[in-house]
Amino acid sequence: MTAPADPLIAEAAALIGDPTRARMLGVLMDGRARTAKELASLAGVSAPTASGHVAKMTAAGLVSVATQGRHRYVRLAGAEVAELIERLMIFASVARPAVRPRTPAEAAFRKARTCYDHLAGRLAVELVAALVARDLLRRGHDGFEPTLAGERWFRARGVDVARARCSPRAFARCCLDWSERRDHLAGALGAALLAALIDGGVLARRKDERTLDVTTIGRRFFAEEVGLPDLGALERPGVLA
Amino acid sequence: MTAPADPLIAEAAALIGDPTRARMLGVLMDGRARTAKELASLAGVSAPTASGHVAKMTAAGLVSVATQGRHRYVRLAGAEVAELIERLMIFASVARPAVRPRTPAEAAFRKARTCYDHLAGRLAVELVAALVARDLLRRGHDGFEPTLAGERWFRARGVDVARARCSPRAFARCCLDWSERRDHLAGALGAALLAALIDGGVLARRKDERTLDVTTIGRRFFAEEVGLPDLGALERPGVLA
DNA sequence: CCGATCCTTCGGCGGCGGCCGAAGCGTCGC
DNA sequence: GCGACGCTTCGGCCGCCGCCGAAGGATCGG
Repeated sequence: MTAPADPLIAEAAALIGDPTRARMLGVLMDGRARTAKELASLAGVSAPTASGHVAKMTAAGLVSVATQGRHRYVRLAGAEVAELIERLMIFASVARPAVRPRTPAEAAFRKARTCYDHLAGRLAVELVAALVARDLLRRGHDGFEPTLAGERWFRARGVDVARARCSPRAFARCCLDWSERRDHLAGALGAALLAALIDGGVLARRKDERTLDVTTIGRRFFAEEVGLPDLGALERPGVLA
Repeated sequence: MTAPADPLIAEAAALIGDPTRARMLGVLMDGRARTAKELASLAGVSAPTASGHVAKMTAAGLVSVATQGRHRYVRLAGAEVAELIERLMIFASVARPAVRPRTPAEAAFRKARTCYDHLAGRLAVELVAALVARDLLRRGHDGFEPTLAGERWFRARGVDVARARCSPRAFARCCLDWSERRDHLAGALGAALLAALIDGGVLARRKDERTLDVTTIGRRFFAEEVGLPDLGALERPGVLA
């Protein structure tokens, strides 16, 4: 037998393979829910067209829809979808090494962005490395596991570790970073951490984008509480000390 | 800006999204090189059709082609492709939980198979777990790292650890297993281990399939040298002790 | 050399699917 | 209630792409 799921993977891939749907999924990769109309305009198609796409993607389990009044909010169906799309980006960057010059927007995107509901980019990778170096986080059975000191560190920053731990989804998975090719923190703990960082004014979302900005508060935070003093260096290629 | 690579991921996904190409890629997931004609017959299409598909996938970097005399051997372009397809299988199994009864063929496939050039399936994740439990393998910076005793263990089984380490590709990555949702050993070390196990008669490939069979030699090997006595249990769902 | 084998290119056919405008349905605000 | 708004369904158009058979290199065996 060949792989048992061949037709299924073809179906999913074909859905992602349409440029318009790919654009929609790219928009949804920030983890936010969008109304069908927003998606239509962000993807550059008419409302009926977008509606059809959403219906197909819903049926296939790529996105989920929540009806609220006369609005229908669309979001990625789950972490598996986000990881799948991240994989596609990784493949694309390997298959077609970027020739074009790196724009400032792309540099910022590589530095810090959301990956579904957690932090990604060089900042995310360096953050994990720093936590591991301080023995606040360890690589465990599957994914990560905070140490006792680490649990305190997370709690002090407003992350409800206990709540994350009993979440139905994986607690602290590792997720391969598209731009860095190194693991960052995903799972319930990763999501809670990103929420806390945004809530604490450390990171700021942009409208309609996945890119995240480090605030003034954030620069102090990463310098003093994580040990990453020179965030500017994160935008430049190369290995950080 | 939306994700910078949206059109690129759409292109790759669209290629995988064709059922015939998906079937071809599924065949190639065993890591073996196939002639165009073999691919055509395994995918159930005529030679010209297969040729066109191969040309497109080559241009996109999904497969690579090596000309040898009048044969053209097609293989997956690299580990990124295999990991991408594995992700698609993971998504598919989450989105459409298998309703159909589990066939013997599928049970064997879940138990042991190739994932591109390394071992996957329940046997693979249990093998990694056993090596970690014996402190022969540890989770490291990115992926795995054998301990000193582990290096000896690998070498004694015919794995050239030093050679794998200076291979251009990643040394010992972790790769998320489709059926088990746990990591198994990939990268140059994983590839070398699979090669050594097949060479040593522990595992046997099937013709035209990814499924691997554990030989009589293999049952002794896993019982005595790994500490997995009851391989039959691997075919049954549930957690092994 | 000459047939056999492998593979490709070409031309033409057919169908799937994305796209839009118009029209229909449900929900909210006044 | 009655518009306004968000969304969906419907119908029709159009282009893309997968498919095959036939024909044209390319390479091997004798």
